[in-house]
Amino acid sequence: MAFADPKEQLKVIRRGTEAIIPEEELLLKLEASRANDRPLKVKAGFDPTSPDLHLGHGIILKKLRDFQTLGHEVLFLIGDFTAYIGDPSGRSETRPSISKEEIIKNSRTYERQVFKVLDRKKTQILSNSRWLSNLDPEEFLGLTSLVNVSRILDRDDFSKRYREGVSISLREFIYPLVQAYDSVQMHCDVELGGTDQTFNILLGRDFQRHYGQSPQVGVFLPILEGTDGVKKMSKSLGNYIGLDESPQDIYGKMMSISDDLMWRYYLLLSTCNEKKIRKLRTEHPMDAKKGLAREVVSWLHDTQSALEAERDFETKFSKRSFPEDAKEKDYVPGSRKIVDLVIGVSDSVSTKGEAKRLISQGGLVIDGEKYTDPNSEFPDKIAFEIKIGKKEFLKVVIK
RNA sequence: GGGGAGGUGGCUGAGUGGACAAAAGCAGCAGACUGUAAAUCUGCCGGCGAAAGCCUACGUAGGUUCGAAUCCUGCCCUCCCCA
Repeated sequence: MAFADPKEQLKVIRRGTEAIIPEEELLLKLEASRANDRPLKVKAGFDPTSPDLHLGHGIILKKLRDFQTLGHEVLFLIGDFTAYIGDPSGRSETRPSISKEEIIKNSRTYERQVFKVLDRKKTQILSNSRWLSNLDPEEFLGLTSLVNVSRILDRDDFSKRYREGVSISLREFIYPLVQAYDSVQMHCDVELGGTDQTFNILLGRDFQRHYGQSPQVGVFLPILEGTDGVKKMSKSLGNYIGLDESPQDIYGKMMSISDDLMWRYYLLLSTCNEKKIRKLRTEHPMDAKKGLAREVVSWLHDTQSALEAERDFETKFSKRSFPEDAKEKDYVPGSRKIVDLVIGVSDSVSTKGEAKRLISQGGLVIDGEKYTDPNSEFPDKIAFEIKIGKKEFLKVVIK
């Protein structure tokens, strides 16, 4: 296939990245790729430590997609072995360890999720356990002698933990070496990652050089803040929007971010250029936010779902009426008390105490009527509409 | 290997024999307000119970005591200093 002009390609790649190290080398690689009509091998690795990928990963996937559009090949690495070690990057404490079964389960969901963004034909999925679980101890020791402890300790995350007296396990020291070794095994030309991956990715360069390969170029993407607008998006902080979530959920979560954060998301997640964004800033913030929510949903699902999600959102929140397509739930009454009803039917409320609290504070509406006594009984009908808290709308059918 | 400090609810962190389901802050949830939010204000915030109360919980396993987050012992874990 014919590749575009390397300078043009570089322009596309540069959009939205935080840094390309070193950029001159990337240009050289792009030129060589075109001259030899050979696509670049672009690596990005994710450790399957949780079942869901989120928009933070989405930024990286999007950039991988850019590379594919330019004709290059993506090597998507599932870090099933490295997940076991636990990446210390940016962490203020050791990651909790994770079982083999979980890793396998998560890996499977990753494969499904990445193809929401990536082009199947130009993607190779690899697992690093393939070469790491059989790594010869002698070779491994060879790797360890390539890195100086002081250099690792210089890293911000480690030095901070060291200073603050938080434990650092030796296994965490090893992590960057293993990731760097992946690049050797994969013969990568480029590796993508968040800026917190700087050390690990650059170490890959050293390793490749040691093995007589041409060192990879690091392409670094910004770290996306979570929906709280402060901490980085992560599953464990609960401030994430999953790639696999329903259109309604994604739309709703996008709408729940603050106005300030919205502009950051516009920059990182939308295709709008700065000029367009400046124009949006003069409009009503809610409309701007709806536009963003629509774009993200269309990206992860499709335009049709985005419009439906929007309509749904408007009836729920703007018009505060009951959505037409609320989920139907069957309920087999154990008692006629509304507390039991709420627990039996709700996905978000799981204990009686929680249900009581919600009810007595006015968070329960059945058929348009507010119920504030947890011990009162629900209407003697075969079906009714029920609103639990702000977000849960259900059609309950009594069985 | 020696010496010292410490492990409290989702997190930070107070509590050194009964008043402790455990201060305070953060996070979370509900309500009010609004432009969906954010901010702000109000209430809640281990489980069960209508309530009285009961159960579970201060690393873990035992012990002392009428009574233990608090005292003692073993074990596990973390940090600091020395080697």
